[in-house]
Amino acid sequence: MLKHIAVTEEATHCSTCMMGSVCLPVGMPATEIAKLDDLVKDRIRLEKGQTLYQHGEKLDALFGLRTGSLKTQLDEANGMHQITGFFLPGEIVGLDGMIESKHSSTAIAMEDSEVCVVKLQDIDEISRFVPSLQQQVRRLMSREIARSHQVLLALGSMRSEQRLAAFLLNLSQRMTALGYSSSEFIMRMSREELGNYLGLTLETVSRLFSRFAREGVIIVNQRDIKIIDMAALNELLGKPC
Amino acid sequence: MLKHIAVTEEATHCSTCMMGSVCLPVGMPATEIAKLDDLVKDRIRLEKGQTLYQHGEKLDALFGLRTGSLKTQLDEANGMHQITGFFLPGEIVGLDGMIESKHSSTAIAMEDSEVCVVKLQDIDEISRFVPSLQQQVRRLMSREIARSHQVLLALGSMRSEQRLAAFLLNLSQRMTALGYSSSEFIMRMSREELGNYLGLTLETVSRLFSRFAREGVIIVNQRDIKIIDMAALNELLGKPC
DNA sequence: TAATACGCTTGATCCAGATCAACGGGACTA
DNA sequence: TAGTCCCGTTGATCTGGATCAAGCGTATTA
Repeated sequence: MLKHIAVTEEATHCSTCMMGSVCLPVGMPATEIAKLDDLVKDRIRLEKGQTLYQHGEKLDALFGLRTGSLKTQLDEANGMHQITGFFLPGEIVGLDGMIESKHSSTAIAMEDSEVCVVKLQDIDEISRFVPSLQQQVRRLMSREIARSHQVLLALGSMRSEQRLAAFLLNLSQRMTALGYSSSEFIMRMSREELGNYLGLTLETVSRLFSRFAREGVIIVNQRDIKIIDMAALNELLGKPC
Repeated sequence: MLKHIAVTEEATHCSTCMMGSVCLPVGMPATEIAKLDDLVKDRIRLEKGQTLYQHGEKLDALFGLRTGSLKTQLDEANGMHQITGFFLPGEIVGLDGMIESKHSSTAIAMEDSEVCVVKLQDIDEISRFVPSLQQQVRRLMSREIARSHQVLLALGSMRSEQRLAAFLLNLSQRMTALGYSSSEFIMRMSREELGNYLGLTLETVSRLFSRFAREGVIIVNQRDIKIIDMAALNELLGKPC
C-alpha cells in the first residue's frame, strides 16, 4: 500500500521547496509560484522497488519527484518490457497516459523516494488564478515528448557506444541542474535496466563501461561513475568539443 | 514560402469539419466543439517535400493535419537524423518543442497537404470559455508521449520483423479510424524513410516486405499494401489473435 | 525515343552486438 | 564462518541485420 503524507500548513510548499528551481514551477514568475502553495496537498513515500502506479490504473494526478529516483516502463502482455525513462528529483512523472484517464506505463522506485502529488483537478482549479500554470504543464509535457524523441534518435540511429555516451552526457547534465557534480555521480539503475533502456544487453553495457574505462574516458566502480574525458564522449557523438 | 489561407466565415470550422471525429475536438462534448469555431483562423497548404516548420524555429501554434501526410524528424549537427513520426489526417503536429517556444523537430510534407493552424494564444483565450479545451490539449500531448513510448518499445525490444508488423498494424488501425479500409492502403513513405523510422536499413525493410509477401501475410505493390493475414502479424508480436 | 535518375529488390559478405557460459565479489542470512 | 543470492565482468561463439554491390522498373526530361 502506498504511504500518503498529508501536506499541512507548516510543511514545505512549492514556494519554499528547494526543488522549485528545477521542478514543476521552473521558469514561472515568482509572483505566480507563490500562488501554487495549494497545488500539492499530498505526498507519497515509496520504498525501493515499490510501484507508484501501474499500467491501466486510473490517472488523476501528476507526480513531482522530491527525493530518490524512479523508472517508468511499458509492460507487454507477451513478456516484453521496455524502460521508457529514468527520473531524478525535480522531474515530473505521469505525463503519459492522460488518454482515457488511464496510465499507459508503470512507475517504480529505484530507491527509497518521495513524490509530491499534483491532482489534475487542482491544476485546472488553480490555473484560473495562475494563468501561466497551464502553459507550464504544456511545457513540461512538451519536454517529455522531446526527451522521448532524443531516446528514439539514440535507439534508431546510434551505435552502442554512442548510446551510452549520450546517456552519460545526459545524466551528467541533469545532475548539474540538481547542483551535483557533473563529472561524478552514482547511477541508480542496474546494467540490465540500462541495457533495456538503451536497447542493448547487460553484457554489452558492461563491456562498454569496461572499454570506456580502459580508454581513460571514465572511471567505473560498479554504479559509481566518474567522467574523466567529457570531450571524448562528445566526440563519440560527432559533436565539436 | 508557406501558402497561408485565411479561414473566412463561410469556410469550414471545427464544428462542421468532417475531420472533427478524429482531430483536435475528438471526444469533446458537442456543445463545446461548437465554441471552437474561432480556434482556426488560418490554414497552410503544403506541397510535397515542403517544410512546415524547422528545428529551432519559433513555435506559437499547433497544426491539425487536414489532408495529406507529414513526417517529423530530428536533425543532428553531425548528419544523423531520425524520423520520429508519420502523421495522417486528423493528427496534431507540433506538440513537441513548446520548451523555450522553439520547435525541437522538423515537419515535412510527404505529399501535398493542408494543415489547420491553431495558435497557442487562441487556445488559452478560448479555453476560458471552453473549460475542457485545456484538458483536450493535455490528452493529445499525452497521446503523443504514449505513442513515442510505443516506438521506443519497438526500437528497444523488438526484432526487425516485429517492428514492421507493429508498424503495419498501427497504420491499419489509424486508417480504420479515418474511415478507410483496415487491410488495404497506400504508404506515403519510402523504404528508406520507413527504415529510418524503424531503426533498420532500407534493404532490410524491402526484404521483410518480400518475405511477408512470400509467406502470404501481405500483398505488396510498391507502396500499395494489402494485409491478407492480420492474425499472423499479431502473432509475430506474441499477441493472442 | 533514348537518356538519366530514383526507388526498390535481391544476392553476397561482413561484423556489431546477442547469446551462451563461467566466474568473482559484495550483501544478506543462518 | 560458511552459504546463498544477486549483480557485474569477461570470454567464446553465433547470428540478425548492416554493408557492399548489381540490376530492374517506372517516371521525368531532352
